[in-house]
Amino acid sequence: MPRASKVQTAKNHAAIEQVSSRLFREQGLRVSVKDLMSAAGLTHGGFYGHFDSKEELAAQACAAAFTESVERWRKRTSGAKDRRSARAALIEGYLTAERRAAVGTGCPIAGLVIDVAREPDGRPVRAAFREGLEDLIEILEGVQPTREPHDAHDSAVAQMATLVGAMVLARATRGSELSDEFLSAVRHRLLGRGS
Amino acid sequence: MPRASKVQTAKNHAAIEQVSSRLFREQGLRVSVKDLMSAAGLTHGGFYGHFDSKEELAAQACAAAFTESVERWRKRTSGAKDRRSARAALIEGYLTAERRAAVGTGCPIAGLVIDVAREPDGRPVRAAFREGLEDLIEILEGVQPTREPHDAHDSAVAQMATLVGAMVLARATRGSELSDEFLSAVRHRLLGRGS
DNA sequence: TGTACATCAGTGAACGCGCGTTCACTGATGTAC
DNA sequence: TGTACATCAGTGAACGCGCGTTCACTGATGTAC
Repeated sequence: MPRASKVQTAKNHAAIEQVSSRLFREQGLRVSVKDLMSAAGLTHGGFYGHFDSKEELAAQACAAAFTESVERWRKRTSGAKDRRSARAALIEGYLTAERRAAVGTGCPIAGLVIDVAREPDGRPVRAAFREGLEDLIEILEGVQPTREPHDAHDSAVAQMATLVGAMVLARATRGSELSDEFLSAVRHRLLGRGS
Repeated sequence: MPRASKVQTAKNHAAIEQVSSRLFREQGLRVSVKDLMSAAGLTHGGFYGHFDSKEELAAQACAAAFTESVERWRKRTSGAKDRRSARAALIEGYLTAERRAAVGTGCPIAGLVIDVAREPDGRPVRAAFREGLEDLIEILEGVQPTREPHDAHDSAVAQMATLVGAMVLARATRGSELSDEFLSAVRHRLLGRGS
């Protein structure tokens, strides 16, 4: 069925980006163009009508995943009555067995961090990742107990490392006792005291 | 030059395992058999004389990488005069720019955690990873300030998450200011207070 | 110690397969009248 | 509003290439005498 309508074409474009954002997180940046297009209900040949290259799509899908995450984080903090409970809401929302299982719709940092680390300098997906990461750190910074701003930034950076580390380790050890411990031990450490 | 001597064969076997341990950490488990064998100075066809499959090699190379790490961690703590300074030596030794750059000879957790997370259940590399990780956590547990044993274990698990998270994030953002912040902020958080 | 020969570590071509990307083609969409 | 036709989104075969694995072959190593 050749020549889709403009509306259908726009839907297809959005579908490619959406499934890519999911499949890249699940399987890494090496998912094949054929798999991405199949998941979007299309054949692989049409891909280059929508994107210049797989690399370009990777950057856009990564950015889209972060946009989702930023919205989810903002939603979680918006209902909280103060910074402390907003911070607790973020941490408790992040470190759950459900999020551990939801790789494709979960945190793009935990899904892609090593893939991005392995990408050569200058690849567009690296910039998209860093910008998204900075946005999430900024949200975390905004819910730190008030101290010096520099201190709040450092706390947010360290907490981000802890959250992401716990999630990737919980996933790598999935099925074992240790996996649950990464979630619970970190939750207790981060929430038990001030930092 | 066919039919290598027994001594040479043993050297070749060790070389394949050693370069694999490095290249898997650098490039992930998808490095090709040809690249591994080339790096060991051999041609790809001989691979199956040494290992049943690439998967089997992955498990053995992963285990070897953890053995290296365990030795390095033990060496770092052996010179310390008490638990507090042993713990500081581990953390300061881990969170450096040199270790961030040394992916192939660095921490196998930071190198492989997402690759392992993506492997299907039951793959031998998953067990090798979990066992190595447990060994490192045990070392970290042994240098916690004395409290209840359960508390020391939880602290070690949480610190492992923080260290690994900081390293993978520092690598993913390499070249930016944020990358250095992951190392320094986490170092300060972990060493500034008791936990 | 010297000779004859079986063993087998390593080679490189080949297997079927999948990769990212290109391109001639199709035919419904969108437009000009 | 109806007709004629140019446009172009999507298809699927094809490009050169690399993958994990197999296998017939080679010839130095190791062994039996």
